[in-house]
Amino acid sequence: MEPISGAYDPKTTEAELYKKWEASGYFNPDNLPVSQTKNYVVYMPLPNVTGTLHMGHALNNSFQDIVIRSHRMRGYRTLYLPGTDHAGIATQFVVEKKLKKEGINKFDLGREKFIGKIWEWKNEYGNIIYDQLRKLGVSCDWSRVRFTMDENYAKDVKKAFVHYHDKGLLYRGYRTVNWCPRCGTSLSDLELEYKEEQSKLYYIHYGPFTLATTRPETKFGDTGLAVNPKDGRYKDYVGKELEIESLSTEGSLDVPAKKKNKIIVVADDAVDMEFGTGIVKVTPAHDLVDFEIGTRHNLPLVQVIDETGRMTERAGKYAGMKTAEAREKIVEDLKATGLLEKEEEYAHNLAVCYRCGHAIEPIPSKQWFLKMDSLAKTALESVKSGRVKINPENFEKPYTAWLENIKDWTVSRQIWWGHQIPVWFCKNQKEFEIKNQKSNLKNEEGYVVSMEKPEKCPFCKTCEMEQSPDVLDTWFSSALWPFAGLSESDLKKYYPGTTLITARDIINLWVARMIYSGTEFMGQEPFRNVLIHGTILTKDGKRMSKSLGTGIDPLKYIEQFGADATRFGIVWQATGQDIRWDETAITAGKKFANKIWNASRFVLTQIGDELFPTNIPEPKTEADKIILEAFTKVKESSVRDIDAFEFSKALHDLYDFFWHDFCDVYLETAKLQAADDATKTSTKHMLVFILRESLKLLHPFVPFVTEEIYQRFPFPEKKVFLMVETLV
RNA sequence: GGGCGCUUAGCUCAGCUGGUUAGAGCGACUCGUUUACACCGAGUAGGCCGGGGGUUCGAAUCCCUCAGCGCCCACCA
Repeated sequence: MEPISGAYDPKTTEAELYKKWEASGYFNPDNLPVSQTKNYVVYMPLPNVTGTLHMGHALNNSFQDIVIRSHRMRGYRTLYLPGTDHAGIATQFVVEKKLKKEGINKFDLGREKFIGKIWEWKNEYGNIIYDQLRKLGVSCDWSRVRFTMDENYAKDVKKAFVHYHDKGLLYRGYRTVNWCPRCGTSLSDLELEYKEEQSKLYYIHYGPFTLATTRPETKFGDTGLAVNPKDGRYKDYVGKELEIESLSTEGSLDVPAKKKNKIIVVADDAVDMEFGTGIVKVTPAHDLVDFEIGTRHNLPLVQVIDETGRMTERAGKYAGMKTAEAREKIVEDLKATGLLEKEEEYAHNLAVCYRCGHAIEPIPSKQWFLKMDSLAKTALESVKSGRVKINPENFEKPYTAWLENIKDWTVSRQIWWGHQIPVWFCKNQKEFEIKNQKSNLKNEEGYVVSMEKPEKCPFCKTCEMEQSPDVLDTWFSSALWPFAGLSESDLKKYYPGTTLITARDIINLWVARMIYSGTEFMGQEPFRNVLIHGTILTKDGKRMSKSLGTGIDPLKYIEQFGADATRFGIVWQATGQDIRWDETAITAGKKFANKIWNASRFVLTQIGDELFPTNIPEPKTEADKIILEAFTKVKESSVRDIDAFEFSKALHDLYDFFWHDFCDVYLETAKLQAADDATKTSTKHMLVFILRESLKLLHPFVPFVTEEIYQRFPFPEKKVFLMVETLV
């Protein structure tokens, strides 16, 4: 090792080393010279191809690489499975936005060409992501990299759909669903976000009652009134059909008018007696709760808002208005006709699309739903039984809470980018006319659920059947990630996995769904441990996100300080709580890499070409004894901490040992001991031993600098890479 | 409305199955260029551990309460 330069320069080492590692084939567990019995498998939480990786991904992948590298060095057959997610709505949205800037509208392009554009995007960003991961130094098996829309993966997705359908868990229904008018698609409950909104609570005269609503524009879709069954105030009205005076949809917009309607009063537990006047209008078509009330009491479904968020013909003279506009006009007219009693300021949470932020409009729509009862039970049992451990345990709560109150999952989406559902329609069968909200359509619509397009249409016997244009919720396919697209032999060898490391925001969206999917299709849970780590926030405690402009590309740090320093800085801070990002930790990492480099230069210069056995040296002096004891202690604790997912603690202890015990104290003493013939050889032996073993312990955290030094290390029986050395 | 978490040095955080002078990184200050490293070494300063109450021989650590901050879930229209 040339003693010339003082400072360690990651630029001259990292890229080269990564190439060598990759070329060695050791990222692929099939090539590891290890026992065939002990597996350690990590399925990478697949980054979305919506853009590039940020610090959160860097944290996530640093953690995963630590457990992988640590176990690889402990003789496990380690697989770190990489990939990316097509991320349906999210990716479609960003590409739409990009095209819009170029003046292109997706409808002008048409479905096929638009999807082509998304593929171009995917290829570009997918590659950037893989490059970022390589630069970070993560040791995943690139020979097995998958994308959720790969051919084999897509096949497994279809298979799952057909399986659920054949099992009776997947059904088509006409129901009120969450709808994003901007994206033009249905959304699941988990794809909503809530934004606090200052709005008004309107008290409207409704026959003999006054009731409170925030959405007067939906009133033309009201098909009932509901009260709590225990509410004595309205007892006598329950079950009665009343004639009430309300706003007319007829005539001119300039002349507000009233007309008489008939409406039924029902009693339902969902009604809160304390809120407003304790009586509520039921609009089954435009409110999810109302839909349920409507279903329970057989109330008709009247749609007054369409897929674009505008009032339908049923709203008469208000038709064509956007809901916000209609609300304003209707409130005005209610006032004019004396139907509005009062309005109050009211803060409430507005549901918005988690991708584009547009307000959600519940509307009735024909969709595919997955029955969740039995699957949720499966996922609950996996955790309750301890077969899957969630760490920290606190996160079991949101997991079980969600599963215990689950509703059926709307899995179909009306976008273009995604897995088109394997449903085939007869072209000649007239679509069944929906008369009400009843969801048991049977198969009067003329469709077939099957992997392949049926050769002959079973309905008309003549047509070329047409595939449904709907695609699947992107989470339907990512739920299959631990096994979809893997070869038979890989499934045998690498399923189930060991540890899943992820952030808390997708515990239900993804983790729960992987657990029941794995159990459903593979017969056992996809992993034993789930580690939920903190989120990286900005220095002032805000969420790091690209859309807020607060995100940071880890490459910025890697280029400036090196991957080791970046990983160090992240892990150093990632103690379990959310992290208010502090760049100085990376400075510390850079200094530490340099410290390791220089201490190694010193040791290697000391020993020259001399070879020392790899065994534990006999301590000859007090200093020898102290350093050996300290080493043994940190070796045990750091491995234990890694297994307990206490990466930051392990790193702090290793840092402390290496810098202070080894460098500050022992190295200085060793200089004296090496000058004394009586202890010269034993001291060098000790130096080499402690250094080499420390490099092994440090390698999972700072893989590059440790490997670079190891490559220059003279000792017998050396392996080709530190990466596959044995951490005994 | 429910759940979870946080409040410790100037900054970012450890410590919290209770026990000698409360730690780290970064920053500040003082010395130091003896042949690994100035991306260094030896030191120093800086904290009534958010407020109040309680349990205990003893609490940053356990309990209660108040205040502030953050996140998640939820069918108060």
